[in-house]
Parts: sequence; structure tokens; C-alpha cells
Amino acid sequence: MSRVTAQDVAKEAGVSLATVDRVLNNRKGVRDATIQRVTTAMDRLNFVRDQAAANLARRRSYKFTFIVPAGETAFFSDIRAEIETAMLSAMKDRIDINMVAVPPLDPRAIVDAIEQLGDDIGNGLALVAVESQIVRDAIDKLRQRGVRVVSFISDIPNSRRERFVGIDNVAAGRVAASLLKRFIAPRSGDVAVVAGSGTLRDHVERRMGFEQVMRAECSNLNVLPWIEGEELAGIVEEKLSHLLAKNNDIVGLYSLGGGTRGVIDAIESASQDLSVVTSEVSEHTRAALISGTVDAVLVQDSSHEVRSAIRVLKALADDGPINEKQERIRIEVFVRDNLP
Amino acid sequence: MSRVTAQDVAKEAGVSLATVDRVLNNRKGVRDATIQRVTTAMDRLNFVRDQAAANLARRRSYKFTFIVPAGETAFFSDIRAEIETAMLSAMKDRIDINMVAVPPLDPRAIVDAIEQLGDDIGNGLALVAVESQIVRDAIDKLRQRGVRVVSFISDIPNSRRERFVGIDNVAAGRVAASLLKRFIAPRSGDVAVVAGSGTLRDHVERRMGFEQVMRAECSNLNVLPWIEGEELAGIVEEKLSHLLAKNNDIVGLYSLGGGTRGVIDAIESASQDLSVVTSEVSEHTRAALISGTVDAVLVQDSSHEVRSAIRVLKALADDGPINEKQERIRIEVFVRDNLP
DNA sequence: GCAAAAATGATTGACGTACATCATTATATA
DNA sequence: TATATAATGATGTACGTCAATCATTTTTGC
Repeated sequence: MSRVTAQDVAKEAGVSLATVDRVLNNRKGVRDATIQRVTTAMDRLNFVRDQAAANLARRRSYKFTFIVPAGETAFFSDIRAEIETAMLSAMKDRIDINMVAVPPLDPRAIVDAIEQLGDDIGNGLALVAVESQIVRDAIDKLRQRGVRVVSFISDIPNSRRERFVGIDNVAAGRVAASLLKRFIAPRSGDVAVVAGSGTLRDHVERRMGFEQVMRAECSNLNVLPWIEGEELAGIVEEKLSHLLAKNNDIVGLYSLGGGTRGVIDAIESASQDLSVVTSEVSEHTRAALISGTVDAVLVQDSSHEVRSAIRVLKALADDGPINEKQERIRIEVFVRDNLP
Repeated sequence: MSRVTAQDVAKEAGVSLATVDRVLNNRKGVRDATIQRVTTAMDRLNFVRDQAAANLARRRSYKFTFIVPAGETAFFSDIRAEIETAMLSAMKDRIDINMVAVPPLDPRAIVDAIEQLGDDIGNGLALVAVESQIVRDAIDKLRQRGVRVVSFISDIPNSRRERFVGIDNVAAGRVAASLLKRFIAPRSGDVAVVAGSGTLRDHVERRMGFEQVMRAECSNLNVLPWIEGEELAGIVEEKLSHLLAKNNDIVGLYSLGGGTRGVIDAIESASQDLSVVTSEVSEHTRAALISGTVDAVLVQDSSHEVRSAIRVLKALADDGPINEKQERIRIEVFVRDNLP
């Protein structure tokens, strides 16, 4: 019981191999009736075209670019490391990956990088987007040139990016709220939120989800205006320390972006007893979970995200199918007791 | 900049293609010095063997068998559906999958299935194990015949299975405890545990993790002996209802296995106000999360597990590398606010 | 019914690697 | 040094598909 080949299909359909090939690659010059005959033969025999052989013959190869922030945050240096790793294993499938790190939170830097790359960008681009019209325009232009584009980690809707690869950030915010409200109970008071920047869609969406739940379900809790820390631990610590010093009603905190180290430092030197949910695992959050400073950490699997982006870009380039279940990026919850 | 082929490596190393081939597939008959020359040439040129071409030439195909419980639980019917789906996409990679469903909780049934399959079992087996010596023996015998074996969902250590594909069940139990303790706080009292069977390693391990945390961190909570429901909703409901009727101190419940529908029914008709963590998403747990009967659900991604098992079996069959990060199955936490 | 056009058959050479065979050369052993 | 042995080269076929060419058959329009 060896594999069914195009040859077998030809025999079954009573046509030549050449005709099967024409149907398979929808080339012109085949009558509808014949196409019918061939396709029914195909699924009668349960034929599946051998991708390996096809790619080999096509001598098709792929080149994808990742544009990611050069920021110092644990999360993004992790992402960059994962991309480096993925480069190697992707080569086996004739996928060539290059990565460009750009200054964070700067739409202009992204656009410049795209322009500078020119055709070197290859068949597809995955970029950590920053909400901005010039970025949208740059994406549109790429798509016109036939480059496939996905947004990565942080989305940019209303652009012509074809997909978003990343977690459901609204859901992440909702989970954070849902957990935090239970951790805080039965106390009541203010809840602080620390984010990176309002231009990052993922941060905005997490905040949105967080507020939805807090508003709807927690009449005893009051969400304070968020603190923007630009993903820099120093700034985060300063602003948060200041807030904690002057407001004694704070009972909970949600850190939804980078600069978590600053959050931890600020909390540990403050007097309040807070329930805390953060985002990112690093050595600092690990320690904070164990010591009890932080109650839960919401994590996105960066390794999975990178692989997913590559698979999706390849599928787009091939006009092939996308396995939705496989590409759904999960949100993982870590508490002290299940640290990896 | 076209791809580097084995031909290029041969030229670079000053040897023939045949010798490169010998090195590449570590065949005998090459001097150490020559091997050195070839390998350094390889990474000087950054050579990566083309998987597509290799597989094609090898005309290697794989046949794997899944042995899973035929049980009625939402989780296992989900698993079975995922296996069916995976069959199709696996064919593209010349992987042929067959599935055998056996009566649940019955070691004899597993052994019989293995014997009945004989050589039809193929190159590899993934089985949802039940702890039992006869199952261990059967696995050992398979391994002697060269069949690669992984345990799936529920592990069987001390056998010669080569890997376990599934979540870290101890960690799952710990998370459950960690969340439940916070949900229960500041109340105190008894905590009930509902499981499927003591012969299922995954259930035993979850229970273990759950108790570890409860014992260590919750002096105010008392974990009751577990209820074995054999993964049948009816039995679960009866036993749990009985327990809830006679014990009024119960403040929390962890359902770590199948039969969750019975758990939900029992709780809803009971008088206590419980904090509840369960395992499995189904229409029932969805509804229960929304209505507030259940506080959190710990889920393993069945789709990922099936794909992972297939990838691992293939890697074992090829004596190839396993991407640990990719094969780590995550535990997902669902609360009311992030239901998919 | 005939010419033009469309559809199909037949055939061939890639693609990059695996694998086998036989010939040749270098190295070790006696 | 002769001989056995190990190492390497040279070569060819196969894998399943793609892509192109040319020959042949069938259909279409008039």
C-alpha cells in the first residue's frame, strides 16, 4: 500500500499524466468534463499531492522578513532569540529568514526599515506594528508589490495586513481582570494599571478587556488612569512609586506591558499589600512570583508565535490553507506553583 | 544566491559527492580526517540538507497507531476527532495514521488491541496508558520489535515508552490549588476532589500537585478523600450529591477528570456556595462558567497534543531531533471572560 | 465537411538527495 | 615489497512533481 501518485490518478481517470498535471496546477487547456473526471478520480483514490516533491521540482524557496523592536524588554529579546533559532530550522524547508530590529514605539523607524529593505524583504513580512497611518500606507504599498504581510504580537487593523499572529489581547486583559478581582476579594479600593504606550495596539486592547470586566463585575474596584512607562523599567518604577506614595487605597495592580522589573521594584519598596498580575516571564518575575510579590503572570508563548508567523507566511505565499487551531496562540497563566 | 547543495560541499571540501553523502548519512568507510574536512566545509558554506529532497529520495513513509479510550467524555471524543483531522494533513508528509478506540480504564483491552494489531501497528504507537504491569510488558515487547512508543495524555513511567506527550499534570494540579485557594479566601473549610480513576496516572498526578500546594499553603483548608467517578457523569453526580448533602463545610471543589457534567449538576442542586475549578471544556462547562457555577477551567489543547504526538513519533522514527519548546503542551486557564 | 482551434497524449529533463555498485587509489599488515 | 584492507571516486537510478515541447486527436465554427 504505497502512496497514491499523480500517475495512479491518470490511470484511474483514463487520461495522461500531462492532463493530471494540468488539472493539478490549474493550467488552461482542459475541458470541464475532463477536469471533473480527474478530480473525482483524485478523491476516489484519496490522492494528496506530495508537497516535498512539488517544492523540489518548483525549486521554490521563500524569503521572509521580521521587523521587531530593538527594545531591551525581556519579552522582545526573547522573541528575537526565537527568531534566530527559527532561522536554522526554517532553512530545511527552503525558508530564508532575516530579522531587522528597529527602535521601539517609532512608526517612522518601521517605515524607513521597509523602504531600506526594498526587494530584500522577500515574499513576506511579519512586523510588530505601531498604530500609525504611515505604517498602514507602507503595508499597503508592500501588498501591491505582492508581498504578503502579517502583523505580529501587536496588530494594526484597517491596514491591508492579511492576518494577525499573536494572542487575543482583549481576552488577556479580561483574564487578568477576572483573576485579579478574585485575588483582591473581599477587599475594595483602587486598581493601578501600568502599560508601555498608547500606540501599541496590544496594550490598548489588554487595557480594554481589563476595563470591560472591571466595570461590569467589580463595583467595589476603581480602575485608575494607566501609567505609560514606555517599556522602560526606570520610568515605570519612578512613576509607579510616585503613585503608590500618594495613593493609599490601591489594592491591586495590572502590569500589561514591558518594564515589569520596574513594577516589581516599586511594589517591593511600597507599604501597601497589593494583588498583582503581570505579563512576561523573566528572572525577575520568577523571583517575584516565588516571593509572593506577584500573584499571577500572563504569558504568550514566543516560540509558538514565531513558528506560527512563519507557517502563516508560507501558507499565504503558497495560497495554501491555514490550520486555524494550530495558529491560535494560547495565553498561559503562571502562578507560583507551576513555574516552568 | 541559490541554495547550497551537497554538490557544493563536495567541491569546497575537495572530495566527491559520494563521500559527502557518506558523511551526511554517517555511513562507514570515511577517514576521520576526511569527515572533518567535509563537516567544516559544510558549515563554512552553511549547508543544510534539503528535507524535501531527502524524504523524496528515501521514499520513507510512516505508519503510526493511536490507541485511545472509547469513553463518552467530552475530552476524549474531542481527542478522537482531532486524530481524524490529523490523519488528512499527516498524509502530506507520508504519514499514515490509524486509530483504535478501546474500552476505558481497562488494561486488558489495551493489551488485546496491541496483540490484535500485530504488525499493522506500524512504526510507532501513541497510547493513552493505564497503569498496569501487563501494559508495561506489552510496551516492552513492542520496543523490542523496533516500534517506537510514546504515552499520550496519561503516562506510564517505568515502562520502555520513550516519551510522554501531554501536559505536566502535577503542575496542573498545583495551578488548580493555587487558583482555588485564592478563590476560596478568606473562607475556610473542606475541599472536595472528584477524579476518574486511580489507575490513570494523569489523575493521580494532578491530585498529587493539588495536595502539595494545599498542604503547604492552606492551613485553613482540608482536602477530603477523592471521589472516583469512573469518568461517568451519572456516577459522579450521585456520589458528589451524597457528599454535599452530608457535609456542610465544603467550600471548594476540584474536578480533575471526566464526568464534569455530573459535577455541575450536583453543585447546582446543592445548597453550598462553592468555589470550583474543573478540567475540560464542553458546552456544559461553558454554560457553568458563564452562570458562575464554575470559576475556572484548566484545559489541555487536544489539537496540539495530537500534532505533537505525531511529530514526536516521526522524530523518533527518524532518530531526528525533537524541538522541546514546540512539544511542551501548555495548560490553558479559562475563566468566564476569556472563553473561546 | 473542412479548416482552425482546442484539448489531450507522449516524452523529456530538471530539482537535491539517497543508495547501490564497481573501479580506483591510499594505507596498513605481514 | 606484496597483499589485504580501507577509503574514496565515478556513475547511475530512483523518488514524485513541475514545466515545457511537439505530436496527435477531438471539438468547434462556418
